[in-house]
Amino acid sequence: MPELPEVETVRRTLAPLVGKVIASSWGSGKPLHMNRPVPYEAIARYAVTTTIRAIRRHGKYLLLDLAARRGPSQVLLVHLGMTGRLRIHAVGEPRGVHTHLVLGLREPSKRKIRHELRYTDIRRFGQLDLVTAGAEAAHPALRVLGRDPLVEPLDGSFIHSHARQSGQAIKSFLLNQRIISGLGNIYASEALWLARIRPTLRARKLSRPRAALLAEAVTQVLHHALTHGGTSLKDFVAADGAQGSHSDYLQVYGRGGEPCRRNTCKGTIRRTVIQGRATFHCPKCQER
DNA sequence: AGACAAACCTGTCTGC
DNA sequence: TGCAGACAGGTTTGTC
Repeated sequence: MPELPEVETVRRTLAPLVGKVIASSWGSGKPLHMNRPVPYEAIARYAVTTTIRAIRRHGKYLLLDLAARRGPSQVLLVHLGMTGRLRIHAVGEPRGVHTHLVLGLREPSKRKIRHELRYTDIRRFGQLDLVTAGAEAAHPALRVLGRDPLVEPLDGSFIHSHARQSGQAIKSFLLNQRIISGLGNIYASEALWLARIRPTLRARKLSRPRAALLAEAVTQVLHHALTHGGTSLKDFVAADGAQGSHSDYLQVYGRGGEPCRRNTCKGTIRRTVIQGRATFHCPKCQER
């Protein structure tokens, strides 16, 4: 579900949790991503009594920095997969069936737990892990991540130098988290439409000027989505429960059979499949 | 190397 | 109404 703008929206709405103390932990015991076990017990053991110091993001991963009173600090790693949600609830709000982690939160100066941070995930494609602080960059999931466009802006030469080494379709190239981290299936189609590039174009055929256009388009699409709080097609909500409004602004994604929105272009948006993922483009203005 | 399918799951929608 | 099948924002794994 969530791509960079959605995950960043969650991160921003989680900001009020910085400074709170984790006072309790409950886990569902169920495996998540790839049916792999989640260290629920370690989270309960190490995260309880820690203070949330910061909430960071790299690509589609969220990192909660947890400072322990004594002993090493920890980092809670969260990936939302397709249907993962991280939300702040008042204690006592009914807990949904697909809840997998509940962290009770209190003010540092008080004893009573008033809020809970809950992770729910219907399809269980998300990830939860606990890493010793300082070692998170070596975590298998984070180690391989490429450039985060919000942390380090993209430019034409970055795209061009990587694209020339890839024989993949440009859309598959954009989805490769090892190159650019955070771009997903919606915004890959959107960025290619904005840059007028056909999704099946071989990455290595991308000229330098068009690489610059693409870098610009990716940046613009991500920032634009972020200003709308992300795209809610179905499941996505921010940590405060708010839905993103960016689905109203999508130019191609999910618009198969509908007219192209580019001025003067009378094309019809086509839905195709590339590497098993739905892909949308306008055959008329994204030719070449 | 890269394309594809399947795998991990549940829910929703479509068509018969 | 019921049921089968397709499809869904992600990532990994195996096969051709």
